[in-house]
Formats: sequence, C-alpha cells, structure tokens
Amino acid sequence: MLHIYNSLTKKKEPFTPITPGKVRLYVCGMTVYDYCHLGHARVMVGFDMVARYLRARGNQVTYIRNITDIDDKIIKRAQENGEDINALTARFIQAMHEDATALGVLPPDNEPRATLHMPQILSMIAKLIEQGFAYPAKNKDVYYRVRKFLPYGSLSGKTLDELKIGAGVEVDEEKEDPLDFVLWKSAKPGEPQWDSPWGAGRPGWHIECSAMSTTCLGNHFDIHGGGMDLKFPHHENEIAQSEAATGEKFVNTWMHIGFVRLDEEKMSKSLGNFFTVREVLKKYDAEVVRYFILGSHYRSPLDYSDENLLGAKAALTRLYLALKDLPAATPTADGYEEKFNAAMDDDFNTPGAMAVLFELARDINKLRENNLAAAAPLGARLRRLGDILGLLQRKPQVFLQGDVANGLADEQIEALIKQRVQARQNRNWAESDRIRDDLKAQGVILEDTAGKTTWRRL
RNA sequence: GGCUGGGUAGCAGAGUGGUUAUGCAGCGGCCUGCAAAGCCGUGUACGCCGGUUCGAAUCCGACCCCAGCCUCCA
Repeated sequence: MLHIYNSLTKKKEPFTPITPGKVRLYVCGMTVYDYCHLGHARVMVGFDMVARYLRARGNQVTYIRNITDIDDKIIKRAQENGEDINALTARFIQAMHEDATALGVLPPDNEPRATLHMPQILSMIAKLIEQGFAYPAKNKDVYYRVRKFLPYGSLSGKTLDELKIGAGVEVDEEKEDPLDFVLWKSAKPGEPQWDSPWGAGRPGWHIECSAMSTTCLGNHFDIHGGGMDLKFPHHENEIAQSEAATGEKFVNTWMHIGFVRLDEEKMSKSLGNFFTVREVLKKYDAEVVRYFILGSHYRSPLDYSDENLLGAKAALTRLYLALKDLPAATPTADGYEEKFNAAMDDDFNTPGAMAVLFELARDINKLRENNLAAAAPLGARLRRLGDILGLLQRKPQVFLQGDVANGLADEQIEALIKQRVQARQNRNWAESDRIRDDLKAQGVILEDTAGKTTWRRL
C-alpha cells in the first residue's frame, strides 16, 4: 500500500483517496515572468512521476497544475521590458511548455490560469467577508483576518504569536493585524485591473490557488503539492482561505518538494544563483537531467553539479546499454515490478526503485551473453518500469549515439570504423588502435562485440 | 530566537534493531589482439557522547554541524 509523507501531519501515512480509485491532485505551478529554472523543473518532474505512478497503480488521476499569470512581478517585468502583459505571459507559458516537454513531463489534465478565474476568486472573497474572515480596508484592499481562523499555522508549525516575533513582518496601518494578508489588491493607475465590489484591483497571490483548486477539484481533495518554499505562507494561507470559505476540510495530503541547491545553498531567484532549464539542456541531455532529478528522493535537497550530472549520465548509459539490440517482447512474471512498487509505495522512493532497474540490467546482461532473445522479456520489463519514471523510452541507439550537434558526423564515424575493420583484418593493430584512440579523443567510444564494431558518443 | 528537514563508505544516494541497497570511481579475475562494454569477486560506512538491548548505524536522551522557513521565491 502506498504511503506518503504528509507535511500537514509530518508523518508518513497510508494513502487512501477520498473516492476509491480516483485521485485529485493540485500542484502550484509557475508564475510566468521568466524562464523555468531547475527548481521548477524538479517540481514538474516530481509530480509528473507522482501522477504516472498513481496511474500505473490503477488510479484515475485528475492532475491540475495552475499558472499564475497576474502578480506584482509580472507587472514589474512587463513594465521593464516595455512589453504587454499578455504577450509576456504567453511567451513564458510557451517556454515552460517547451521545457516541460523536453523533460518528459506529461501535460497535466488542466492548467487553470488566474486571470481566467476572476468570478470564482471574487465570489470566494465575498464569502470570506460575509463570514467575517475578511474585511475591506480604507485603502480598498481586502485582507484576510488571520486571528479569526483558529487553526492558522498548522501546516507550517507556527503559531501567530511566534510569527509576530519573527523579524520581517511589515506593519501596515490598514491591517487589523500585521499578519493579515491581502486577498484583493486595489489597482494603482495604469495597472491591470478587474472590477470588484471593493473597487478595481487584482487578486492577492494566495486566493487564486484556493479558487482554482476548489473549482477544478471540489472543496475537499486528495493531494496538494508544490515546492518546499510554498509551505509558508502560501499553502498556509490557502488552507485558511479555503476552509473558512467552504466550511470543509481542504486537502488530505500535502506534499512538498525539496530544494535544488548550488554549492550547498538553495537555488533561488532572489539569490540569483539559478540555472534555467534551457541553460542546463544545452549541456546535458534532457533525459539525463530527469534521471538526475529522480535520482534522489523528492524531499531531499538536490545538489546541482557537473559531477552529479555526469554520474546520472553514466548510470543511464548503463541502463540503455542493457537494452541495446534487444528484440521486442512482453514481460513475463519476474518479480521485478513488485520490488519496484514496494520502493515506490514507500513515499515515492525513486532511488530505491531505480536500484531495481539496475538489478534488472544485471540480469539482462547475464542472459544476453548467450542469447539475446532470452533477455528480451526482462528488457521489456525494464522499459515498462522506466516508463513509470518517464525514463528509458527512447531507442537505445538514439540515446547512446546522441545527436550530431558537435563533433564528428555519423558518416565520418562509420567511415573510420570501416578503415579500422580493414586494419584489423590485416592484423595491423597499431593502425586499428590509432583510429580508436582518435575517435575516443573526439568523444566516440568503439566496442568490438560479436565480430561487429558498434559505437556511441560519450 | 522559534519551527522543519538532515548528517551513511572516495563521490552520489536508499534503507534497516542482528544476514547484499544501487550507480560512479578503485582493486583482483574472466572475456578481448589490446581495449570498451559485460560478468564474477572485492569496502574496518553510518556526526559526537551517553542510555535501553543478548545485539544499535537503526530506539531514547544530550550535544555538535549543515540546509531551509519565519519577507517574494518551486
């Protein structure tokens, strides 16, 4: 049975969907004013893996990942660029989709956008005011009355008094309590705005997710996820808004993805120490990046370094080498799927699941020495399990020989191999080795097997 | 200061009260013209100090250290 670590209870818990066989999953997606960096990639890949696994285990999954397409940073960036807001967000939404596709992230079932959910946002705010959980201030902002929601702080493990002691609480004359947060922000001249009973303005950051998630999935759903940094205040505030507005429990299981780090430090926009997905993809194959992300548990920190990426590449190469030249087949009962599932059932333990993939590879390699066909069913199993992680779906040849972006073209390599075959027939080992060394210097590895020479790019 | 996570062999990274994680690198062997790949074998690992236990790296307590949150951030 699947167990998931629930950030709300801080425990691993058996996971039971509210409706048997159906899982409703909401993930906080991007604010689209810049390219995705590796932190975004980790969240996308992480929940893609979660959705794939839940489906592989027979659940019908409704996966929602929102897009925040209105907020202060977007407005600011559009002004800096002298760009229309909609053009800006459209541009980065497209870029995000390109990055996601490259990383093997399947599209979510729905990608709701904040600007397309104004009626739902407004009605939720109205409900909160009605019930005394929110109030319009003199400056025409609407605030959430944090003291009124008794369980406030349960997700982040903070109490209001502790938060008050914390350093950075900005004092705002308009607020009843400094910890109250904004639901509706009145518009300054020239800013994008929507009409509301409290004056023209735009939604605060948190309310959109409450409105979109409950609209798409109902007031009470199974899993809500996002990066670790959203736990407070974003998710805390979502709970306060949603439960106060609906009077129902909001989410059963909260999942938070650990940070990507660079030199032991969180990779983040504010620190400026981030790599965008597209920068990384110039250096490393997208599947290698995906392997790297899934190679550590989703809650652990993930250290970005060339050493670690190269390690991921070596490991993936081993798996693809095991699959190389295997004929198509269907898996037979071999026990590997059960082992794989046992690892995944333990809070999506992808490193453990990947270890099973390597056991399979070893078995395949043993069998293939004598009989390629005998190894085929295990190869099929390896591919099928890889698919649950979004890995190993390319032709081994394609992965191993890479693309021809730089270095020698395939034809040049083939030609040199022909020369070398000739030299070997003449037992001219010096010439044969020279060609092999030359190719190696250019990043091409030769392998003489079964009277045939094959090659791959390093 | 409060709250969350975490400290595992050369590196990365799971896991567990007593018996192999796994990958990369290393060492020995097989294979090979030689390699590569592969196979077999190979490691005094579990931050520190106490305690519980027949036995702890795994449970308990204290301590040290690291990262994160408490302000926008995935």
